[in-house]
Amino acid sequence: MARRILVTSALPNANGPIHLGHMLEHIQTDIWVRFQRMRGHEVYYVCADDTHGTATMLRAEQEGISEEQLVTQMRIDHLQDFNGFLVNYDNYHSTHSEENKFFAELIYQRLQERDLIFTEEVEQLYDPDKKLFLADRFVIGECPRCAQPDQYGDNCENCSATYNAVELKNPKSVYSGTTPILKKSEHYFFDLAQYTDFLKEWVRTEAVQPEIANKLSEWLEDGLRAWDISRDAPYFGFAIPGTTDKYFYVWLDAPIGYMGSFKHYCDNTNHVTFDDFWAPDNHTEVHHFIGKDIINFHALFWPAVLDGADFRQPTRLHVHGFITVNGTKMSKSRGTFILAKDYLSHLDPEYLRYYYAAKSRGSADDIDINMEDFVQRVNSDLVGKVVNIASRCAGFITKHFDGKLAAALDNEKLWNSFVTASSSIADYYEADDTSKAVREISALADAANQYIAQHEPWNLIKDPDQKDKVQLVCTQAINLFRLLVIYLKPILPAMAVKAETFLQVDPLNWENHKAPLLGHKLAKFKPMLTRIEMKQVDKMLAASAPSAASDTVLSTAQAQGTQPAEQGQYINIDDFTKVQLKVAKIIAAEPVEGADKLLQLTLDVGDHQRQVFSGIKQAYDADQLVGRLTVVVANLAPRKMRFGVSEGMVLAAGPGGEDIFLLSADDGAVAGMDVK
RNA sequence: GGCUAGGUAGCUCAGCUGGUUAGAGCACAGCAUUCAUAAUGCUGGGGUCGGGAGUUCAAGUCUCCCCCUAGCUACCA
Repeated sequence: MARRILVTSALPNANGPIHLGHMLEHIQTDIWVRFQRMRGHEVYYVCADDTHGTATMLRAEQEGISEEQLVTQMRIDHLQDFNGFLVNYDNYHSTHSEENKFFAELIYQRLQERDLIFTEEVEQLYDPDKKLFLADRFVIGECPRCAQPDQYGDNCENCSATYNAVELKNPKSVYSGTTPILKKSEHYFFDLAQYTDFLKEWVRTEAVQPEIANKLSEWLEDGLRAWDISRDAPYFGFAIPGTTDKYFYVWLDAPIGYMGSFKHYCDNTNHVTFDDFWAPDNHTEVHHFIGKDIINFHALFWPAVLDGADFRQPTRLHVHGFITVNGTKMSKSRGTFILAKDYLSHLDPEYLRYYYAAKSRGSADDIDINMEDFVQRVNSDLVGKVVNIASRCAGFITKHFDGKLAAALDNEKLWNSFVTASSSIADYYEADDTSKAVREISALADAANQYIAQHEPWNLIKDPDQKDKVQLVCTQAINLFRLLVIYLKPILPAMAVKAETFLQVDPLNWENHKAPLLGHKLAKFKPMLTRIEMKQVDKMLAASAPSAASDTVLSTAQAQGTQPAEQGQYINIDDFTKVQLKVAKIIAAEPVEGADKLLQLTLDVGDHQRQVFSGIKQAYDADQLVGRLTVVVANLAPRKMRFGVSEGMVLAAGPGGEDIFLLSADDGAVAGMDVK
């Protein structure tokens, strides 16, 4: 019976370009979707850009355009990159859309009706200089209980008291150093705690991989707290109904974007009903492909919000890990932060699709792109083994048999073993374990090549009596090739089209593996895939080095409520002069009790002394530092650390651990001199 | 540091509830072959399964400790 399936990939953020990390997820999703379609199921695949939040505002401001302009352009760029990798959405929408607004408001309203929303008027500290509310960690002051100075806004390190930031004495804004004023702000909360038992149960269903469930247990065991779903104006997003200056937090409306995109698709195509997929208690399926960095949003908040708003639960979360390149994190300086468009201008998208498929095991483990392995693997598996089967037999059929296959197979048993393999290969696809699928297909390709080698058609053809045998052998081999193409088609759709052209057949579906192609006329063979040369890879890496700008793992940054550092390629002199560097003399240094890496330094910066913590203990003994001159960032905002407040940062080079090298000033410099 | 995952041949990885001499592909070496996009076939070398201790008749597979890697978090300001 045909299943009815709605599939999503996580929504890429609208403030940065698509890179190979995004591509892993979207390629995995697309492969799964194509597989399900080949099997005859009814599948809808939707995605959208995630557009809201402060990151978008900052980026738009930086570019000197409106948020709407930014979001519109980014969506076009993103879609172009995804299409370049043959990712085939039914709809790619935007969270800044009418549909999304509708559902965000509807869900909010239903949550309200169920008493799952409450507001709390919080007196928050507000930086009148920067015109923004200060989260707890951006305020420091004296502990209201024990008067310990320089404590963060949530609790005291000295006496363990917990309190509200407004209770701090002598509070200071970490941003501007000005004294914050009290300002009332009403916040809207989703009462997640009511869902603790519900989620404990849900997390242990088949919807979530066990290792992910383990990770989620951390949150669940700690006890769930209410989720703050509002942000104060100014904010790029949807206003909360009934308010003028409150907006939905971006992570509230982001997953709703799945619904918004699907609704847009339903309205524009008129052959599928929204409620069939989102109303509770139906027999359709909803699958979300996501990265492990956003599991809390999809496995805790999202199911709870859906239930609270009377929508169905996701059927399954398909969680994947991150991409590393040559064993390390994608890095702009190493040129391994590879943008989708840079890959596409140098290499065939199907190489990457195949490589990702070969390494995806349906787990949340990270996947490494080892460039050498990538080249070898694609060349030997795809070109050397699979395509080669057709290539080495096609000539005989064309030359000696007018392009026509024999009317029967040469070896039914071998054929049957290929047919039988379809079931385990299908199981692997279903479970996202394309690695095993690829391995099994590869083994079949080996068997096909062995078969050809055994029969040596190039020798048989010399004997006129054996001519028929040649046709049988090549018919057999090309039929085996055809099955391999069927099995690989979800991964390599473009190659499959070329193979269909060669075979002169309609688009292949999974069902076609059951019957061989006999007495059929073939087209002339043309190469379907060419080998990768390392040169192309090197060029791509070279191109990646300078082009990488902005955007890293934005979803993570948002999850933490922080802003990612936006980095243009250059800064101007004004930017640089914002950083106040001074020569400092270390007049005291001592290890911090209980800290493995920290030294507490007392610095003479000319007109005064200050205390700085520095993570250089493994590289320097405290004693050898006293008396040294070094360089300190003098206007860095004070930072509350566990052992006290650090009033600046000393500069050092090196990867860390024992390899840290403190900067020093040549003789003649004195403490307090500006460095410029 | 805490939590969640990993550490198996040069590389990428399989090894289920413990059970014969630890496997595959790629790479490498030798041979064969020339139909094929320098593709293919056969044979071979190569691992004390991160380290140590323990449980067991038997451990890559279970327990404990330690080391290393990744992610999150934290004292990386």
